[in-house]
Amino acid sequence: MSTNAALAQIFESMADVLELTGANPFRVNAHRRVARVIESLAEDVAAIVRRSPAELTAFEGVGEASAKKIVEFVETGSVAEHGELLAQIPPGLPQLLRVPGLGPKTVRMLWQDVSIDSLAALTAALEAGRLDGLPRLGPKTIANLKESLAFMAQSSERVRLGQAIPVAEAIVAMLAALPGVVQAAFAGSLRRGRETIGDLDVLVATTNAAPVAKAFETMGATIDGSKGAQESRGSAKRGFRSEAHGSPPPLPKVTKVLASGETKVSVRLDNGMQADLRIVEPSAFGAALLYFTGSKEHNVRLRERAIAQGMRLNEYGLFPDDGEAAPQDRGVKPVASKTEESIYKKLGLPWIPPELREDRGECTQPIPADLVSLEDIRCELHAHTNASDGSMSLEELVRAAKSRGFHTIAVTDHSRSSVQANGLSPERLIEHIKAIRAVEAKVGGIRVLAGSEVDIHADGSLDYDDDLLAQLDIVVASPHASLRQEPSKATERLLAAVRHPLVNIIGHPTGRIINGRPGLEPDIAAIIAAAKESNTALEINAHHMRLDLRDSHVRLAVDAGVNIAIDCDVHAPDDFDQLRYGVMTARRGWLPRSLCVNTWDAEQLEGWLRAKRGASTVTTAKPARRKPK
DNA sequence: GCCGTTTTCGGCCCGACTGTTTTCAGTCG
Repeated sequence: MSTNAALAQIFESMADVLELTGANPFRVNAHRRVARVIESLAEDVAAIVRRSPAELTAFEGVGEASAKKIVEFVETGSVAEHGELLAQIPPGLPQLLRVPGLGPKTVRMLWQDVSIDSLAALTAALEAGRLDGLPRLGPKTIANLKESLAFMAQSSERVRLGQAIPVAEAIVAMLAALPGVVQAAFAGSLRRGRETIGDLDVLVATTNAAPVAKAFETMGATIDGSKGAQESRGSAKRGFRSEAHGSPPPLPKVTKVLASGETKVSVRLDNGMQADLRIVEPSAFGAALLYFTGSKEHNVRLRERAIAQGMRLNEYGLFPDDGEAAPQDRGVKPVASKTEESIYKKLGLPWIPPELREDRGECTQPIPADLVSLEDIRCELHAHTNASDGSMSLEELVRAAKSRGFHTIAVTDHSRSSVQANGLSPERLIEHIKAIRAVEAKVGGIRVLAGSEVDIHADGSLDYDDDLLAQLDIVVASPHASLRQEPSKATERLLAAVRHPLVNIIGHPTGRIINGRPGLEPDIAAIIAAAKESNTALEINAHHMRLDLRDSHVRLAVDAGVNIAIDCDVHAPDDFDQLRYGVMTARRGWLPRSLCVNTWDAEQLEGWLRAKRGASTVTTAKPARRKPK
């Protein structure tokens, strides 16, 4: 685990103990906030401490006391106060806070009054009926707790972005098709493009809430016939560049209604996710969308800003602050509420793209005016054919790329060491290059770059000789094996590849699989510095299982002015649709169009590729290229 | 514990829903 992750966990743990021992809730929150700050740091916190410990308190939410603990951790590997806190409670107690429906007050009561100090003890006590009759633990709460424990036992981790968005879109489409629905959208971390999602947040604007709530509770099963649900499914999945590939996911089924009020419904779905619906008046849609998109920290920033300007912000709008609560219930007219833009404007801010709303400076620093967007992407530089482990023939791949409107597609099949992926021997690669030239001429209207996704060996060497690499138009170098290397070795390995004169892009630099494997943990700052120096691009692999580079690393690379490639690592036709996840990750890293090589026109792209290889041994004559259309 | 365009002390975002209790505490987002 990285230093940042370990330290963030310690602050979270301290917050848990403080909460369970009844400390000042603001002190508890202060610890949680420091944990979040550390977790979202792009740079290794140890590096900051080594450079200048005083920098720590420059981060909002980190004060003198926390800075001291951070330094202590970097120097000694632990925080003494953490140990002292842990000694005050049974080790199993914090786990109880993770049980849905159990909060600090109840856990504390269970611990002190009936000696329940672990999940196992809670389970046993529930089964034995020992909790019956305790204050505020009526039969319904008892039943809910049993259900929560059962759910915890079989539920898994957070859901990946690419799994959640199609489901959310199906639900939104179903709701949007209901009569009287003015607007429907998903919000929350899904809209912010986080790599994993805790639950789905859906928002609907209507003046007739009851049927919407009902439809949500049943996922459209009660809609007249199945008209609404069926019709909506056709438009549920919006394919990239207006082409829907594959079939849209069916609507999930509801396994339990967790809460059902006039404006709020929560359900558990058969895919294990929880989905929350909020229903608002059309006039408050913007305020509600802003509120439910979050993040929580971003919202707090906005509210503080509102207060400083004599206003009050809630999910119903931005109101003049008259000192009384709930202005919306007293007929107070909002200053702004209908759109997000209007609210930001009244707060003196530009509209902030959802991906940036993480309290990482978006309210105080200038946002890139040319933040990269899906429409900006004009080429794909990492794609496989059935020559290695792709499903498409060379021609099918090129035609698929052309149909997406790309000016260039790079064919980058695996190199020889990726035996499991049918990597190409040098001889096969030479034949492949010829085939690529032939298909480019045959299909026409799109540039086809002859490339390779070359394995970076554990020692940093590449899988083909330089003479062969020099015959290619583009080289993507990626780590595939030895992904549990020591960080120092991983750093050396990647640095060697970054600095190699024939490498244009480092593919999925860490090799991580979200919810699968952690991948390499190199000194990312060193990689970024070398990439800048060598004019090598770092990839955001857009596949939702990878998203590698991750958002925080992208931000660091952007700050250093490093070029970024957003690529789908295409193996099958549908993989082009992964692009949106890569773009969301890029936006979370504040990537401007100018630093994204996929947004460049063909001339600029090829100029960059040539510049990188100009000093190399490239001597092979290449067939003349058409000008881009 | 953190923070300051009235503040180095005294605040710290705001509301919905549930279950229990009978006016509200606790949890959640």
